[in-house]
Amino acid sequence: MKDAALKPASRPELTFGPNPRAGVLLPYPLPGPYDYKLPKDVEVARGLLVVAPLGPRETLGAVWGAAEGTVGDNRLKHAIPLEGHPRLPGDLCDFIDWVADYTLTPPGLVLAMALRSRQAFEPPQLRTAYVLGEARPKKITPARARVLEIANDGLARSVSALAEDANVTPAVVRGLIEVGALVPTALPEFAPFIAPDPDHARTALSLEQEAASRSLKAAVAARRFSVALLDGVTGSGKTETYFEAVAETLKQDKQVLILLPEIALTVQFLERFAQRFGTRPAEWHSDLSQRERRRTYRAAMNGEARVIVGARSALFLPFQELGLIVVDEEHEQAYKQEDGAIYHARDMAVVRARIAKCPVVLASATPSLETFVNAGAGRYAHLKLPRRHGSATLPEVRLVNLLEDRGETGTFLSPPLRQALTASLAAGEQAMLFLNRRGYAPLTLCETCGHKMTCPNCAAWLVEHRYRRRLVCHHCGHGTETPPACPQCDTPSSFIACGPGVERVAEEFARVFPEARMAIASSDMLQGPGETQAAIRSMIKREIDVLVGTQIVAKGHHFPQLTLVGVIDADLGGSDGDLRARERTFQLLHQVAGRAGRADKPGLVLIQTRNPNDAVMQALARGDRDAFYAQERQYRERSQSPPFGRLAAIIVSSHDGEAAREAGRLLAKAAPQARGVKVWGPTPAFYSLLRGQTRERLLVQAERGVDIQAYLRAWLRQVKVANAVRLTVDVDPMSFA
DNA sequence: AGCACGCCGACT
DNA sequence: GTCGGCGTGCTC
Repeated sequence: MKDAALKPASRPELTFGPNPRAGVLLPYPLPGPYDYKLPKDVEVARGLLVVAPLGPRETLGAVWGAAEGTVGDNRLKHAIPLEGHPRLPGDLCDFIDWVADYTLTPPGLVLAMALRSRQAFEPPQLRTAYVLGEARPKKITPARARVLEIANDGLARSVSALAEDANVTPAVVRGLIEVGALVPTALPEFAPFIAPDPDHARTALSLEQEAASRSLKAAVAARRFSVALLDGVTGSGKTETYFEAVAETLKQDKQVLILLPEIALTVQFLERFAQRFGTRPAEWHSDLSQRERRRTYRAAMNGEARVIVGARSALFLPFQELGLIVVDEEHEQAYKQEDGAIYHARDMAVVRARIAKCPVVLASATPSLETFVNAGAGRYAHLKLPRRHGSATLPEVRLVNLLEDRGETGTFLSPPLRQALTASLAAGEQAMLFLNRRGYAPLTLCETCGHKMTCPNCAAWLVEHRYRRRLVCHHCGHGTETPPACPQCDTPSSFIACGPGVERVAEEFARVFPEARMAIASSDMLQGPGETQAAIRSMIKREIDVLVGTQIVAKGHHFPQLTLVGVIDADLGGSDGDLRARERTFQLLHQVAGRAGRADKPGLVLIQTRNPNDAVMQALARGDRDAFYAQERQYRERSQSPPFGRLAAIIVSSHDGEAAREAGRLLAKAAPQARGVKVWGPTPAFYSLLRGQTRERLLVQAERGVDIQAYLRAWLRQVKVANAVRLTVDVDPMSFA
């Protein structure tokens, strides 16, 4: 991301006076705010929430700036301020503008992300609860006595709660209400969030953790924008360290936002947080019910939620007084996605912090190259936790050269890996086999005619899932039963499976080690987070000896008895010209390797590869992380790749293939000449056919100082593509393809 | 995003 | 002769 200074606010001052009017931003992909009249007696200010008529309907919007004045006065409609809600905070409004500008997204769509809980703006539903009244019933039955005794503590309870607590039917409670022994009182809609206690259970920190946490606390106390990279090896206690910064922020009476890359990680995290701070934080992610969203949204807005843990969209919550942002696992690619706008949550977190004038902490064991370079250049503080906590040491990593050391065809456990597994099982220890590919085999082809089974909607192979007896497309979800005969040459039962998936590795393992207890962990074998947790628990309880899994087992789990990790195919990420393939491979394998030998037992990691001399493999084998970064940095610098150059992709997609290609050609022809800017393409996108959409892609490569957004805007302004064609701009794409 | 307006095929 | 397909365009 370009580290550009904030643009000065170009919006004119709001007008006040006898006939107030204002530009109101509406949560739709409109080109900008629309002008509305406002009632005379309200204080018109940026962020003021209003209900505005738009065509035939009413919509929630926010005052954004002064009226533009281009639409005739007589055509302006009236917007009505929304009662009972504070304005959207100014820093959130500025953030919305910034994101819209940076990602070339209509500002209204970004506002829509910030108004994601529409229910949050409906009037609060007060619950009726009951407390003891003055009157006493004439007749006291045992049931009535129990209810009155429960109510005697003065706490307000609902009818059902009283009935349940006193173990009586609601009718008894109703009777008491009727005679006035219980009187109604209004209860807030939600139980309030309990404020986390910064001193609840302070943990003992190592010297390094202590030093890093001191630095983070100082950053919080400074109440200014700053960025720190908290760079700690797996198991070094990054979380405990940044928890100290969270505690300091609580003492400063400011709110904290902690971003996690995926929802699956929140359950464990909430528990950990509760242990340290005595209560769970507020949550925000897509799996919440509408009611929970409403609760968290309102609590962010009124300041009741002091700490919110959430997915990337939590960046758009209306924090009243943000004092710290933590981006955990900052290198995770899951932070870059489309929802509303295509944005990278880590980069936008830095922007959010800069606008809110607060510090941001980026935590990772394998930082993204961008962050690493920023830290190296002194733009970010670089806080290092180089050692594992306690006595645990880093595992030994050995490479297995598959070109020399491989078993018979169609097997995927090399002789050295089999030996290591035998030894591990004999010693009564646990092992993990890792392969980042779901299913049985990634390719199914006909032995007779060579026909490959591909997805009808996507340009991708169908992956065999033998357990489910289906051929599945991993891109669009299309699935069919494996046909009895080849669809091309009609030969029956002529299919052969090519390459391994976790199911196939598990099958081979079970064949070789029939006595071992084994489980498979991949997202399609485990139904939801519950089963995943169960698999992990049975691993911890040593009910299984070997876990065969995809990357869902790679993340953040402590397996104290795990001493051997086998990586089945380290070359999967491939060095296929993709900008971040090496980085991704390194990060993933580093993370997987980190699973081994966490307690006092030394770990061993065997990495099977066909490229043992590759820099990524060498860096892993030597445990020399910085060698990898140095090499990767050089490579990026030479190729003018991020962060030493800027990239943007334009994706042209359409159900009409020819229309997409035509639009691509049209765009390429219209690309303006500019110094320091190169335009490549159009080429078919990596998955050129996705969900029935033909996708063409153009890539803009610019020197670091170029305002790539301005370039894109100038370019796209003059191109009119066919209506059936959708243009998507991806600023800072994660890959070339 | 909604929703209306508008211009070409199968029905009472 | 109408009902309705969803392509195109507007909403302050």
